[in-house]
Amino acid sequence: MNIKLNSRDPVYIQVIRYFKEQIATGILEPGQEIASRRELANKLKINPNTAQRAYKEMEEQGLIFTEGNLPSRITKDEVIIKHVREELILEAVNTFIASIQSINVSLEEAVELIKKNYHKNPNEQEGNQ
Amino acid sequence: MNIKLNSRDPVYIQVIRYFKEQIATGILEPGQEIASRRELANKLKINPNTAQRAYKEMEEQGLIFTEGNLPSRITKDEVIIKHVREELILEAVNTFIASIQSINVSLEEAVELIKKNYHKNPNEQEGNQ
DNA sequence: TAAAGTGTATTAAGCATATAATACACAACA
DNA sequence: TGTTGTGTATTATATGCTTAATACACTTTA
Repeated sequence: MNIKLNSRDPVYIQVIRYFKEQIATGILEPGQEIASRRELANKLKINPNTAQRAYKEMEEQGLIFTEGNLPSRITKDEVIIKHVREELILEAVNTFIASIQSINVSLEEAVELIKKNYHKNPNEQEGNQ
Repeated sequence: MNIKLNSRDPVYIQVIRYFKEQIATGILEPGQEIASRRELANKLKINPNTAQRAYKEMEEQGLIFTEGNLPSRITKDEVIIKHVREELILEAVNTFIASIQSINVSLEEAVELIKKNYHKNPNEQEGNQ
């Protein structure tokens, strides 16, 4: 469970994003059981209600499903899973392009920056006001 | 005044970011007068207190300064101005890299995506849940 | 001089988020 | 059979952000 919570964004949003990443990379497999609400809350030191809110929303989005009162599981719908990855990529690309265009960074400059920083250890990186 | 406010982030944060972009691109020049709190609030249809909060924070960060009760002005400190642009770029790059690495997108794939989407009309783009 | 426009400050209310503390029905299991 | 662990739900409280409504001191200007 390698998730860092920031204090900017709503916690339940960050939890959902974390699961989307795990699903997109295949770390969480179709049909796989996930932590219960209480278990997740314990691990992340968050409130069980917040965990419940995240799971409820993921259920509404079809990312997970629940049968009876068994622990929830990752969807088996491959279409949804594929869509999750594409959605995350598209969002990242669009956000990045909007950011650099707003300050007149050229395509060449942007590509150079990505190449230069891609292999850096994140701990060496600065930024994020 | 070309600023779109979303409902995700705090308004005063978005206002600060907007001014940083204007400063970074040189659209707002050193020493230039900016809209008064009330004027800005009117233009953006936000509360004067929110405008005041944004300006106060920008003043604390050295981005603007105020003499007497004249309209505030953009800082004349070129070091700060240069730093603003670098900060925005670094933040965009680091955020993007973190996002794509979290879903195992390769450097090559990432560069391709940037190249493919850079010249697209933003209105054609999708995403942003 | 009076009006209008500055920056600055205070108080109150509403909303979303997060936490806290419970509660209940159900199923597995020791 | 009772305990434990599921999902699910409700009520209350606190905090941050936003809006609203004022207020005051100071300049400029008509």
